[in-house]
Amino acid sequence: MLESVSPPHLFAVMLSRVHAVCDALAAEGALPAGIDLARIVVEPPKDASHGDMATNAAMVLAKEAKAKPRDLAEKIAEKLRADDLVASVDVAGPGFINLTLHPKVWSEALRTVLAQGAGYGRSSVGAGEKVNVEYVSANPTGPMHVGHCRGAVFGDALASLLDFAGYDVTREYYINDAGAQVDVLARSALLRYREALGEKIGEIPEGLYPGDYLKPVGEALAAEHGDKLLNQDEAEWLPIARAKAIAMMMEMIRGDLAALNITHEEFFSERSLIAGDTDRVAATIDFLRAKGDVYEGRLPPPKGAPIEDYEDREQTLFRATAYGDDVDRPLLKSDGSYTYFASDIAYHKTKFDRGFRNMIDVWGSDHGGYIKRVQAAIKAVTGGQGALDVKIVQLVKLLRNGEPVKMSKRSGDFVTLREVVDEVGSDAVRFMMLFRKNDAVLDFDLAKVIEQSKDNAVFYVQYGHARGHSVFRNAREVIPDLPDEAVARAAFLADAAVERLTDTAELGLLRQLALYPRIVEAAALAHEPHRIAFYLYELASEFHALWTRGRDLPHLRFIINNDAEITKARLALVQGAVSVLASGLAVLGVHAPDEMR
RNA sequence: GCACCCGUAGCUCAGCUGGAUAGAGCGUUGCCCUCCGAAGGCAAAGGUCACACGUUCGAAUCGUGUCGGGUGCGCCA
Repeated sequence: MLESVSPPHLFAVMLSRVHAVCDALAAEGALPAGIDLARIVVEPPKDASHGDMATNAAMVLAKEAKAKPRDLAEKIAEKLRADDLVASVDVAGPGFINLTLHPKVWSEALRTVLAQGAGYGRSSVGAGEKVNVEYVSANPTGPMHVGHCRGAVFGDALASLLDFAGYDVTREYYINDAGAQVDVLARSALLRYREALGEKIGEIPEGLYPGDYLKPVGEALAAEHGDKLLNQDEAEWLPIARAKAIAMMMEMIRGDLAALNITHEEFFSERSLIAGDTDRVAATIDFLRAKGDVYEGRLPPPKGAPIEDYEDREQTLFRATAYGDDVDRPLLKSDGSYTYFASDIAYHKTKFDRGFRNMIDVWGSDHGGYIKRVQAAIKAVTGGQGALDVKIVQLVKLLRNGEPVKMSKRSGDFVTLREVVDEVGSDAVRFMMLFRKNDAVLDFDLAKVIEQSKDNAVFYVQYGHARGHSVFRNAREVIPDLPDEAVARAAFLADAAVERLTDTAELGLLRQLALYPRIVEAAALAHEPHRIAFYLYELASEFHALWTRGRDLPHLRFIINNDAEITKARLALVQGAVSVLASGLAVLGVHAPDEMR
């Protein structure tokens, strides 16, 4: 069994104790030796009245132990009663073992939150393993538009989450700078170059990029090359214009991403696969051919929409069907150049060659049909050693007060990511993009996400954090030397009499805080950052509920003027809540403001 | 035709990888501010988890099939 390196959280601790009990029972002969304990879980019970934790151990083991679940549960329960963390144990339903923990466990849990601060919740399940997260990878032919931003935010948050869970994460952007569309970009840029030299260019011809964002590229080319390019053949000027345009587009895209608080460590150029002295695409195809995974053959015509000028011909195919795909896939176009897929195989091979066994790609939903072939290729190219998880992000429907935001069909006139971020802020964009499972369609209402009400989850969670700080500001009347800075404040509160926190709403908040590390691990393993967002919403809800109780029941207020001890204990609880809210928001890349204005 | 994703309260969605009586927000109904913690809180009503078989102690969750919605289907990226 793997032992976690980081200080194990409560549920992990209890799980290992249940394991120990089972080992003891096995030693006594009450369980078969070497029985598989892997399916045992310790989780919060659905109904809080059942206790603090529940385990399914007896039900999972009953069959192999040839015992009735409830009988076995009694045996396990008997031993768990001796555990010093446990106040009481009972067996319920079909064989659940319900545990009520000793109250000191919760005080101890809060002290842990304070002591670990920003590190609380950090996990080592990743065990330092390298993982490559590739996201955005938008074509360098223009600014980012709204369609890109969900994948961008999702990938970024997933990368942060994996980092927090102990993986060695690389955030990567694949620049599609080798296809026909960057040649179109180059021609579009040349037109702007001629414009910059004073020529009247009129309407942008069909098939070229019309956007004004290419004007600076034209001006830069004019400044660098004067009118020299005008007399050159396309073969000469195109690579120059293309390189300049791509560089400037990537600069713009980086700026757009920065506005969303997104950065990548690695920008990998598709062109670099074939540009150097070795053609890595050719090398990859040779590699596969040597394994017998590439052959010349014919493909049956596709069954979907009929293709104009379909030509049945022999082509170079990757044997994807040998690795789980539905049909074999072409590697060369009819003009002899590589298909995008061929480059993609080579690209993913470089990830493996760079030491990544774990790869995650974030794609838009329109690329869903592409998953199997890339996974097949990775199996082939890594000998089954590399694993790719593809996360599909669904469409975002952009709304304003429930009405769809109209987007013009005319290319070049789309809603840019920058416009949306400028209007509602990166926090609202990021949180709302993550407040939904990635594979579900998402409505994004520009009016609602800046509303300051409970309808708006971003506000609700951030407000929780701000309210906490409002308590600290007001608390100085009772505790004048409460430090302003988080670490100092947590240290100051570390010796608070937290065992005095006994109200059900207080305990509810404590339980919620204790849950955080478990949520982080589960979210990281499932590659689902939205779980953090939902957890934070629940945590904020617990905190707001506790706050409001103080209105009806003044003795439950955080600040009690004539009792510095209980005030300090409650401030410790608030500090715990604030700390975890800040931590979770940081994982999502959303600011945790000290006050809402 | 095939592949993948989705189908849970009137609406928008969670459901911790198979657990107990399926949850939350909005909306509806009813409460809680003469002042100090209402950008909030409490409570009620609301369900054939699309449907049918199957797997097992146990299924919204896994398998098969059907229906409905979305996406994609040599030489675009």
